[in-house]
Amino acid sequence: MSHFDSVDPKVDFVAKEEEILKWWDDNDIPARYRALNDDKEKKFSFIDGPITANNAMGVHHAWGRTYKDLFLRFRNMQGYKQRFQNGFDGQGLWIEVEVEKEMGFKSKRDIEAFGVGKFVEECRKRVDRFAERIADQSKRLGYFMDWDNSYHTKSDENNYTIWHFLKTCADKGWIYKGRDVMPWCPRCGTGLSQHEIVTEGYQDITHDSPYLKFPLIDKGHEGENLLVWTTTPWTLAANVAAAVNPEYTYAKVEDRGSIIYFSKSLFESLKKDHVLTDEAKLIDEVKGSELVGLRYKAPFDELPAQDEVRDQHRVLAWDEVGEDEGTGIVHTAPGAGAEDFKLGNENGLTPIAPLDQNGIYIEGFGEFTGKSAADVKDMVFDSLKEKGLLVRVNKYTHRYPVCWRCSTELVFRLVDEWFINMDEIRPKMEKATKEMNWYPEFGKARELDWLKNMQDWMISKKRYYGLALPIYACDCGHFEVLGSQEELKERAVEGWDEFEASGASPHRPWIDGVKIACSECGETVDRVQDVGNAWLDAGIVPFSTIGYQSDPEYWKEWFPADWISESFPGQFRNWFYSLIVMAAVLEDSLPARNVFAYALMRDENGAEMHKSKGNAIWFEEAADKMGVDVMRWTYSRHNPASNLNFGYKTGDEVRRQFVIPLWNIYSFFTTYANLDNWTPADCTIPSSFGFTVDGDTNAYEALIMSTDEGFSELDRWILSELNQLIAKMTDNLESWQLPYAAEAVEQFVEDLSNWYVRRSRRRFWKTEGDKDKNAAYSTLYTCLTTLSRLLAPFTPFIADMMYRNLVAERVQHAPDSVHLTSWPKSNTSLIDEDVMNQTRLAIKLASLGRSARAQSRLKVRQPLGEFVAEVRHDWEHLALAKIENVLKEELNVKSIVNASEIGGLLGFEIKPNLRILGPKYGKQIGEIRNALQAADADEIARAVEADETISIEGFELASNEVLIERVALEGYAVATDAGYAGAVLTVVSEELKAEGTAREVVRVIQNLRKTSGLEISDRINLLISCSEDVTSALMTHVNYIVEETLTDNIDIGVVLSDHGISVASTETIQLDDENKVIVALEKV
RNA sequence: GGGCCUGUAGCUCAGCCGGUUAGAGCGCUACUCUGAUAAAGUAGAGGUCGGAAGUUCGAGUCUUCCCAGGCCCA
Repeated sequence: MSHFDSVDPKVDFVAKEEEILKWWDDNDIPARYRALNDDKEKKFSFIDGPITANNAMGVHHAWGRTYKDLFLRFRNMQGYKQRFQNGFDGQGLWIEVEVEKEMGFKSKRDIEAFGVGKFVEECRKRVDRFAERIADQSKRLGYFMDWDNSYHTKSDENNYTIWHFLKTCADKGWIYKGRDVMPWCPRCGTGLSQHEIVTEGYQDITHDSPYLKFPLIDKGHEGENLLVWTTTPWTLAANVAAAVNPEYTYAKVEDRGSIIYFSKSLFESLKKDHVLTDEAKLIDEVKGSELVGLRYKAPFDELPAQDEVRDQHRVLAWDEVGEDEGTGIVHTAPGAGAEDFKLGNENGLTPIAPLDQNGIYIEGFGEFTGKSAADVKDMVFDSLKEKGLLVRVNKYTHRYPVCWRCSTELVFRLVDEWFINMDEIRPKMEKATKEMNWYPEFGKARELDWLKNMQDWMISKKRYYGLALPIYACDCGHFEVLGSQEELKERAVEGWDEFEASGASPHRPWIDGVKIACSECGETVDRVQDVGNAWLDAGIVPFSTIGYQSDPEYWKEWFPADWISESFPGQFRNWFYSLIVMAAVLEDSLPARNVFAYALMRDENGAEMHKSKGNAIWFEEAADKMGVDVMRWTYSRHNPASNLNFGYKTGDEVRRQFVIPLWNIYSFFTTYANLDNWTPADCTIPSSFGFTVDGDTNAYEALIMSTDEGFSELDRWILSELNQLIAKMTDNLESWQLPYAAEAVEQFVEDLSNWYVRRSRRRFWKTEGDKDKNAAYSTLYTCLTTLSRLLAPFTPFIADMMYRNLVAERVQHAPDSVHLTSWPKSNTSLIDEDVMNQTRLAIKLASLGRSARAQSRLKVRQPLGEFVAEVRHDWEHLALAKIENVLKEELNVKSIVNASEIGGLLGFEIKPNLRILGPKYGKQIGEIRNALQAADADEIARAVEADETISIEGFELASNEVLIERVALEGYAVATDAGYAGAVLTVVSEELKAEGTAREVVRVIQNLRKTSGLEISDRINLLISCSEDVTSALMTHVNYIVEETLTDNIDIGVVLSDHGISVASTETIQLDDENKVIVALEKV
């Protein structure tokens, strides 16, 4: 077949990726890839965690999707049947928020005015729009999924399967209506989950915080008061109790004519804050427990809303009361604070809920009724002042929760919500969690910790666009949960026809028209207005998307998932949690066998990425700038358990260190193969591919790399490394240890580039086409084609570029794309530990040798007499003999010496420790110095080592009074590393110098050829002008010069001007101070 | 207060089963090599491996405690 396409070393990777995308599309590669294992038995079940179809992708989405694509590709190449289903999450508050922004809505009232139906339609449209956008972007990433069959959490099947789940819970009696105090945004008119607040919902806010008195009313305490502090004055009207820490000591103090109690430890700070005057006088001390039970008059006892609780006002014991701030006595309003509510429950208090959903006081709160909680602060203070209860108002700055959408300060509201009781589910969930494999491993402990602490699951949300909770609560107190569309139809007494006409999608507002009859009292019942928690939508997908209800046989084949993957910080209490709940309830099973989780993306400097901060990177921008292979490799080589600092600089680094070197090898190979007309048909290494060229699929396994075929030790080495690489990558990918797999490839490419190719270059350059050359081509070809398959899951574009040029378009019957090939199998018989160790040693010693040369400033092209190597292990002494020739070439030396044969490379030099000896001996230092120099350094070193006293010329020196240095033997330059050492003899003989000169001249001529624009094969005539000494030196190496530079006629020692030639290409070399050489060349 | 994670070079991080004298990349400077050139190589370095104690022939690695930071829960 034909030549390889020539490979431009200066490739535009982004443009190439676009070409490949188009080619994949034109040739239906993704579909053919997905169909590859349709007839296979073994399955790999991946269940996608749905991506929220709410915005375009950022690079952090590309990170997670790279993992998904990578492992799916790996399993596909291994021959596992898969489903390739992507998922979109498209219900819930996130979507509503974006649509509200889009439409310029400020609150729920705007939505109601616009029309819930139209609003929900807008939400759906947004989801569809961004689902399409994300699909396109994912394709650009090289993500091969079945894009026409993505699932949507907003689908009817998804929603109705959740109904089935809820009904199952209800049948067990786990669903209940509860009251709770929850953070609430009065502007948006909705509750926020704890999670929504934790992520970005706190701001530093300064509040007017009053100190006030609660007058005690028990006999014997008349005229005494509790001193109370609050940061939320609007809650005082809902006060029911006060709390003290029973362990604390409380001070009874007289100040400004009244008696007050507060925590004694706060005495001074209250004075400092001017809550107390300087005249405040300590009268007595009491234990907190002695205050417990005392009754008091609440500040707004006159309000009708207080009727029910007026006789409940008393002091409670609560060990959560702190004494860092405030007064050590806590105002408790169970209807307006989460912790208060809990404490109230424990003590049988009646909560008073003062606010409606817009944060306005309801009836029964006198002058506050109809006012917003945010506006009553001054009315509260005035009223307190009037009653003589206000002591002081201070400014107080603290972190206070705000709405993450509109920054409105949150209030706490007592509301009805629907819950799933987790008591009976928890043990099943714990069991499932323990059975699952977590990567990283600590994920299991995290999840178990969350399960231990989790409370009942609040599944309702007072919004519009989401799962319509199938709960029908009758005024008679009975409620029912419906489990399917059929059940709804059966039970409907009103509105079914209209609902069906609307498409029977279980969404507000259409579903709300359907009413059923209460099975207890027969009354007509509405669906509760709430929609479902969004994690219900995502948690059900291992059931809804694989036909749990519609095709149970199919479902059984694919459940539980073999693998799921998502970013972990939030998912322990979100997706992972809801998956586990649902699998536990419906099947008492684990939802997935392997959970792969990864951390957070940061910007290049380690700062959190935020759209508002401007350091977030959109996927498209990054794809255009750095290319997706570079992006994918950056992700693949990273340890998923730690945060990834990502940016264009890291991208450049990855490109420079991995992608370009790989490309350069590929470019090098095609350049020379084409020059030599080498084609895959000439390859003497059988293909290891999963297709048959000549009917012999076992040929690769049976390969013996014989020297008769020209294979050298270098070839055997790199193929050994290659097969070990295959084994390592397979192991690591099968155990989800991605970075190890990636590191192994990087090391291999480095070895291939900087040792195999470099050491083999001459084999490719030489003109004759012998077995040695063919072995080199065959070996490098095998490395590159195997690499293309190993890299296919990681960098699908560059892998296919290489594969198509090297294989698909050159070899008959080869699959069209690397993505239609199988995963390489390691031929373990080619793995040769000895040759790998030996080569590793050679690489190490060569590096030491170059280092030694660098120290002595002797260029590699100057030949040197000998290289002395110091090694550590027995086998290395033997290996040294075998790598002798390699080292001679690498280091350009005439001989290799084992340091053990000359008694080691390093000697000791003993010096006086002047800092100690100076003050002690003064002028005698000179004598000591001389004595030390004359003495046996080895003997002193031994003595120092043993901490013995050194007796020398009448001086008794302690071991710390001398300094020992290791020095190179005379005439050598030494480099050491981890117990290995290499040294070059730095004495240059005339003969060696002549050879060095010849090589220097050749180098300059080669440069000149290049800069003169000559082809590699052009022949030249050469004139060299130099002194007599240099002339004779060059003459001894004239054959070498002529051969290396393809010279037909050479003239050395001429004076150029005498020739009078007009040679355009000349160059001057300054050999040393005296000698300079001028070379001139012309094309023949 | 409880749980989990992290702490190794100036920065970002490896160090997978406890095994020689702890590594890489980046950054800085200098040098070398070069018909792979958007290259490549080498050197200068730089470290009480957060601290202490313990187990062990041997600890960055295991155990305990402490310190600091992060996350989650309360």
